[in-house]
Amino acid sequence: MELSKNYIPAAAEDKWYQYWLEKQYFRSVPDGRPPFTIVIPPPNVTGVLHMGHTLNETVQDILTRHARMSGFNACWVPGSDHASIATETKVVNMLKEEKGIEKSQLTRQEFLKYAYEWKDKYGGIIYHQIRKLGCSVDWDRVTFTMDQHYYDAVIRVFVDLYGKGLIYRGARMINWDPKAKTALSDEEVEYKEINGKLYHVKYAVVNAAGEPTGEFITIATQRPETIMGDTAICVNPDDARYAHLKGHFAIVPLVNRKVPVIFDEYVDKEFGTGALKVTPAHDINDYNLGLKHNLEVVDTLNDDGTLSAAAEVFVGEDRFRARKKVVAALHEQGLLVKEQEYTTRLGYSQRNPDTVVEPKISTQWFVKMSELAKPALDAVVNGEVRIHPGDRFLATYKYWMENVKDWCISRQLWWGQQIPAWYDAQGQFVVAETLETALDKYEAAYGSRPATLRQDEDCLDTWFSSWLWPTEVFKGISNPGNEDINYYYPTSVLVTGQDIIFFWVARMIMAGEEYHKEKPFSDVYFTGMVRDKQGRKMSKSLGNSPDLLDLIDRFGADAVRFGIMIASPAGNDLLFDDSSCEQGRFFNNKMWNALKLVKMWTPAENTGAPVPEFAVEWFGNRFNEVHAEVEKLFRDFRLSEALKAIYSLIWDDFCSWYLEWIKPGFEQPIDAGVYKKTIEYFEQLMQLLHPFMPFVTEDIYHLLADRAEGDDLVIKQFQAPGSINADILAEASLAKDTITAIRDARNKQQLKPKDTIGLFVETQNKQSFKRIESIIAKQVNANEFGYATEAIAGAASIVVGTDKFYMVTDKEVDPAAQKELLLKDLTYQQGFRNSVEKKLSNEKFVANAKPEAVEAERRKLADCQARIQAIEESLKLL
RNA sequence: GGGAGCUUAGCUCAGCUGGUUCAGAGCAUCUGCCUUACAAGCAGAGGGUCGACGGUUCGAAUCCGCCAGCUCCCA
Repeated sequence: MELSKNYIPAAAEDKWYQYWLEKQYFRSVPDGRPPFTIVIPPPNVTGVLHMGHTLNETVQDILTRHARMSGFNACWVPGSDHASIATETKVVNMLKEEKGIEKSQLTRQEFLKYAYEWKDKYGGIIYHQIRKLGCSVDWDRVTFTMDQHYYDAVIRVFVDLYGKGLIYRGARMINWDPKAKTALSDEEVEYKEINGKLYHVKYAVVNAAGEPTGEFITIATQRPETIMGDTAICVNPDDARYAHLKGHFAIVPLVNRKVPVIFDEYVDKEFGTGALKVTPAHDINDYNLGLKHNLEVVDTLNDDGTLSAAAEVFVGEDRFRARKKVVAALHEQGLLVKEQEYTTRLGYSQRNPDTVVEPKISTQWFVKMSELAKPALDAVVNGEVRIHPGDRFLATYKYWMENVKDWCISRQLWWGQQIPAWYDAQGQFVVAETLETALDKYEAAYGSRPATLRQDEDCLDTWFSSWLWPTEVFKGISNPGNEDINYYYPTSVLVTGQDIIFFWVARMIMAGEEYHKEKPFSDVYFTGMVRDKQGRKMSKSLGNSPDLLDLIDRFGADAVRFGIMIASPAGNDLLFDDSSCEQGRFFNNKMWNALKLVKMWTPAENTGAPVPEFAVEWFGNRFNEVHAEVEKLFRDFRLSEALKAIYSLIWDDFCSWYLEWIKPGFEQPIDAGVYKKTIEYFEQLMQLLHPFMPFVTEDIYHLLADRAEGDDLVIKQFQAPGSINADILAEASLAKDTITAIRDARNKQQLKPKDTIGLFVETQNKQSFKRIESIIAKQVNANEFGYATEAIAGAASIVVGTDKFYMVTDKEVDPAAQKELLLKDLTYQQGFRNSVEKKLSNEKFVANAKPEAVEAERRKLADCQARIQAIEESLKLL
């Protein structure tokens, strides 16, 4: 069979993925083997996969394939997330731009129809990408967070937690997105530093009777447009400047409201003027002050961020326009003392990044977190759930868990699970899964059965559904105790970005502990953030994230996987550059060419040539050594290092050394035994690499030999790493060092590759060369390899270790080049000897260091002295 | 303001429990090769006082402290 010049990824990839699917290799059903389970962190259906997903999914596939090949029943569950607010925003925009439809024109049902169309389209794109990347997911288990069973599970959990008193409804200060017109949780607010202004405004002071004292009190505020909501002025009780104002009041400008001057240690005397205007409706700290001092709450903002009737002035104006107008009005009335540049942090909506979040008092649904947090904190602290890398994230996790605040889970959106609370006309409500049960509950609670009840209009936060992901993909909530959940739960590893440690990881652990009394996964592997070449975060707005399908077109899926894995140690950010994919493509070609070489050989029983037994024995040992190393790296989740080790094993050890050592002469047959072992090694290498680069390895595996039905790399089970003979490895190192040194000498003597040499070694240790002499001779193009007992006149001399080599050539030896080499080495060795001698002459070292360390130093010194002697002798000859 | 992490070759990064597998890999650079698997390749070479300063130790890129710069998280 004729093999193409280079490896062609596209054909192989489609072919093998289709083949794996037909054979149902990714299908998992419970059996007697131990399970290895990964649930995909569901990408949301708002768009396509970016490089961050690519990294995540590559890591998951590597772990899954490795487990599948190591005796586990590997199950990787794919899926996607409805992403309530993000998707709804996209759909609303799409409707407006493409169809000219406003959301307000649609009924809930009509809107959901469009949303599902959107979901099908983008969900489909994501699944296509996962497939192209080669992910070995069980396609029969695809789950969406709005599937019927999933929807039911979310509702069931809501009802259950409400019943346990862990969910409550109440008016609290929440984060409000005035663009999406919905509440957000604390985690959905992103803070940015901006340059703002601090406005100093003076309020007239009046006494209890309302008579002006003629005095003014000046406050500093960033938000003058909230002045109309002020219900107090607060100063520090220890502040001498204001002590005399006890029992006094201030007049709020523009609305002329009389508000008390209150005293609280919360106020920082040093900040601004030391006097604070208190607006309980629009600032969380002011809200708390208001609660403490029983202040009135005047909410001056509408849901869309315009001023409400309660503001009295500038009603209906947008909050930022209103700010300008308020400032102008204050200025006009002579109440604006000064404006000051000021840097501050403002909260923005994560999903509407241009929208400043408004702190607002609102009646919403909350999850009480402290009780849920406790077992979830313990699970990580006591090591039940292990976080990789190390425990870098442990402190962050602990801090959040120990200071966790109640979770606002209601959203004023339609795309999501509708809150199962049912209201009567008076606003009395019950929580129940269906209207029918709600009516029963209502009757039991209030004594009468109304004709109907109105369901809460709002839906639940996406994360309130995704926290059930590890269990509900196996129907652990909707059908508890089923065979799947019993077998697959808890899952093995969760691979995700560190940015959602609170959104998701922490809450999944809470849900797992609450509903299974058990962790949802044993290990969490945090990948870093993917950045571009300049170190910028990849984002849609910057447009600096490459298109995955385009990358796969250009380089092939294996090369993309290689490129993203080769430089991404766990938890560290990686700067992604196309060139690393290129390196992956070169690697494909390297293996492909090795295949071509091997396939062109003809095995024969008696070739007449010497059999390279040493090479065969060495590579077996070298393979075992790396195999064991790779297994250890897998256990430690150090995947990029494992890939590097395999890369080097294949490229350097196998291609550059081993294949050259056993390569028969041009058009000569190869020894049948060596050929057989070589095919075997090649197979083992492909197997070791397969989790990282599944397509090319499967392809080569099938081209190496005819395979029986079912003999496929994707399910080929790893053997335990074999034993290692250190002597063989050491001899091979000696061979490599010698070859490199002689080649260097050949270069320095300007010998052409075709020029042959005679090589003679003067050594105390003839025995160690016996098995490698033919390899050395072949690799340095020596037609003679012999042993010498003294210097050979006219030969170039090279010192390797403590042995002296004499290179005999037809060309005249250039003594200058040789001398330079030797002198350089001599200088280094002398420096080295000095440092070792210094160490050994230090009595404290000899007395305190471990005996092995001292012994090692002595050996170093002896080796070094022998080498110096050899070099000096060689120099003398010149 | 609090906390975490990072700083090693021109670039991107490895270096786990302190002692020649400790100064490494890939890319880039330089030299020589179109050697019948591979020029997308082969054979070699050069290049770093491991951010600064202290400390612990017989011994520090590695442990501790402090400082500087960068990044992230939290307020």
